[in-house]
Amino acid sequence: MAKSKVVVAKVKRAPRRSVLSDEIYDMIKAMIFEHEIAPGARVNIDALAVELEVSQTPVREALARLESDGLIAKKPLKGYTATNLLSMAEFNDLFQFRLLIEPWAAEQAALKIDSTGKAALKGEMQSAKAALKFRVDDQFQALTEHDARFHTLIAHISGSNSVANAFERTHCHLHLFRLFMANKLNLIESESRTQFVQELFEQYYQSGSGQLAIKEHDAITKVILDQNPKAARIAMHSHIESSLKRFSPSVKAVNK
Amino acid sequence: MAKSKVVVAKVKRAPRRSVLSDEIYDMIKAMIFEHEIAPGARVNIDALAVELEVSQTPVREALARLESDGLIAKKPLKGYTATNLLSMAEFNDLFQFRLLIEPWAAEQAALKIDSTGKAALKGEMQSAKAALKFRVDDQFQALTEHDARFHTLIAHISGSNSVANAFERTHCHLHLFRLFMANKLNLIESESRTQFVQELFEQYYQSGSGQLAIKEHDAITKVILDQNPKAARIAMHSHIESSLKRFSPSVKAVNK
DNA sequence: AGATACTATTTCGTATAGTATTTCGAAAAG
DNA sequence: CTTTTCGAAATACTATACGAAATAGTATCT
Repeated sequence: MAKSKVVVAKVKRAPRRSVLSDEIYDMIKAMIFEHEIAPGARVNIDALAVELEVSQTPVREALARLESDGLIAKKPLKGYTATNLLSMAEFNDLFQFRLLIEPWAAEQAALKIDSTGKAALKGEMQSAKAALKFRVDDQFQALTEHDARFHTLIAHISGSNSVANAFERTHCHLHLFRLFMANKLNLIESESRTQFVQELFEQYYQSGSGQLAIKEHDAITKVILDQNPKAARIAMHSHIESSLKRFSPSVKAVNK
Repeated sequence: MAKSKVVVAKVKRAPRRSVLSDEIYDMIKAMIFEHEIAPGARVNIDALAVELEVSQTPVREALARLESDGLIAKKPLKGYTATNLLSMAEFNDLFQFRLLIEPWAAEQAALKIDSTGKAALKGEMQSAKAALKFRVDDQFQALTEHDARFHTLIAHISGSNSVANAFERTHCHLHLFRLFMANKLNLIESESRTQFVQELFEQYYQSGSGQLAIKEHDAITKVILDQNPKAARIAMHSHIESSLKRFSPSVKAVNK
């Protein structure tokens, strides 16, 4: 009798595919991504451990890494808090940095790309077009994720680990998505601002910013596949600048 | 009476400057820096906790952060290992990255520096000259630390957090120092290579590479203080290239 | 000899207890 | 009525012991 119980317990126990603390890391990051942990909110280790149904140990490790990523801030003896949304200055700074490294990465990618890289790039652009078929909300998330993968991919194709790491650690897409979510949440909460925020909302989607971004990705992809470094650099530069312009209103709205 | 007691208690109460896990983080980093944890060596949490006379909890947090920093690698269910010394390719890649961001940082620093920044820069150059008075071994460490502070300082004066963070996370000075230490340890261990390594050793010190580096820092400092952006960019660029040349033989020796 | 089973080691996670520090509200003082 | 002081609860941090799971090495059996 006791034996069968043990067996049940063993079957029930999921065959771990990876280390728990890594999964927890991803989960917490996702929670930040989706505002389940709001910007600036305090993060109670105890509560989080209970919620995720694990002990504190993996949560602590995950939070330590997230702090290193700049996604969570730690104040000694006071606890962890999710970082705030990007201020206008931080936003500009972030894009300035991207302008510094990404055009270079695109240039290098055009120089060094091989057949594997070409296939990956084509594949990513395929998936982007699928994303455009989604409804508004999901579309934004899908496009954001495509965007993240696209830029990361180019950084890797550039062959420079330093650049790829530096780019990934900006977590720029996470920050941008949070800004969008903040806008959306404002829309729900305060009726007074409905008009304005709705405007932003419409502006972004109905004006086809998504399509535009993908068009720019297409252009970048084309010149990289053609192995035209100079054109790749220029295309990436203008894409980031246009992306900056697309997001600026959202940032302003949130920081108003 | 009660009052005086309270006062005493308050005075006695040491407002802990940090938490244990932060100190442990620094300690482990220092151990990597000084080859107390050799490149590629396995890191046993248990043993480390015993050695540092703390429990596993803070050690785990520290290692999680160090992994995020790229100073320690983690293999699920196999444990942590210190990262290897830079390969030639990684070394070149690292300096390529520095060439990408640091000249820009110097340019911005020249544009934006204020009186506080000027004072800090002057102060740092003062301390550099003091470092030259040390004996060979200590001198290298002192110079490395000065170099780290100098470049970090300029990154911060540039006003760009993204760039400053990206630079700091390369941990380039730690990597360079480890390369040097590896050479030195080789020198002690294998007599067969003494000739060659000794040569490198002499070359670096007796040829006054330290003085040269500081001269270049001086040049950079001068043009930044003069608020001459273009000159700052150029000076930083050539400094990094000359630094690359200075270190190249060491990297080759280690990777031979 | 080669496959299998056992054992030892190590990593990873849990549970829990205890200390240190902050927070917050109420009582006391001004 | 405002400010200060005090104390209790909440929370962060550390220590410790144990157990489950995977890896690696060794022995056993066919």
